[in-house]
Amino acid sequence: MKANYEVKAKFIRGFSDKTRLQILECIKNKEKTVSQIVDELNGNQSNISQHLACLKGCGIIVSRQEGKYIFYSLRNAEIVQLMNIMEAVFVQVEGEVAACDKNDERDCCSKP
Amino acid sequence: MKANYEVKAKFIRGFSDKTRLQILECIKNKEKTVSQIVDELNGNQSNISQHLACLKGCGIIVSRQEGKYIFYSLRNAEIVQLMNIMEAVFVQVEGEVAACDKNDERDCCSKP
DNA sequence: GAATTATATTAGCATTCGCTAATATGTGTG
DNA sequence: CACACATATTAGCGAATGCTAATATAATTC
Repeated sequence: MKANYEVKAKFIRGFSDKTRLQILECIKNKEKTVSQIVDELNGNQSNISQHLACLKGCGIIVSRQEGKYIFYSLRNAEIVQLMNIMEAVFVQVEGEVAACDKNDERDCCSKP
Repeated sequence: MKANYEVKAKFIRGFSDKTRLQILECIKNKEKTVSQIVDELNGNQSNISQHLACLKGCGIIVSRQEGKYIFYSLRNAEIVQLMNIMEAVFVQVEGEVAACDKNDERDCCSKP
C-alpha cells in the first residue's frame, strides 16, 4: 500500500476553499455554465474561472463545451458521495472548529 | 440548508497536507504519542506538534494525557470512514491529478 | 530540587494561495 | 469582417501556510 501523500493532499485541497465548496454545491445537481455559476454565487468571473480550473485539475469536476458555453459538472457519483460524507462528518464537529477560529489572529492550524 | 463554507473549508483543510495525511494514517488504527509519531514519520518534533494542533483544532483528532505522554487518535469512526472514502475516490483520479502537477511551475490550482 | 524527557509555543522566513484588474482567446452573430 | 459575449490567462499583491531553529512548559526521575 504505497501512498503518494503529496498528490493526495493536492486532491483534497481542491475541496478546502470556501469558494470552491460553493461552486461544487452549485453544480452538484446540475451542470452549469461559467456565467451561471458566476451569477448564482455573485462572484468574479476571473476568480470563478480559476477555481474551476483548480477543481478540474484536481479531478473533481469535468467540463464539456456546447457552442460558446462551457458546462461544468461533478466528475462522477463518487464525488457526490464524498461531498455528502464530508458534510455529514463536518456537522458533527462544526461547533468545535468554528470556536477554534475565534480567539486567534494567526490561523487555527499554525497559530500558537 | 444554511452553510458556513468558511468553517467547512477549514475543516477539510485539515486533511489537505501531506504531513497531516501521514499523521492520520499513522494513528488510524491505534492511538500514538507525539514522539511515536515523530519517530515513525521521521519528522521534526515541532513540526509534528503544530500539525497535531491543527488537526485537533479542525476536530479531526483528539488527545488524552497519560503521565508525561499525550496520546493522539482519530476523533471517531466517522473520520475513519471519511478517510476511507477519500482514499477510494482519490485512487480513481490519482493519475490525472498527478499529471496536472507535472507541467507547471505555479500550483495546479492558481497556475495559468 | 536538579536534570531529563515529552510536548508545546514562538519567531522568522520562503512559499503558496486567493483575490482583483487587465488582457487575451475563442465562438457566435449582425 | 466587426462586434458582442463567454471564458481563460496573466500579473501583481497581501494574506495564509509549512518549515526550521530556538525556547518555554510540564511531568518524571534520580
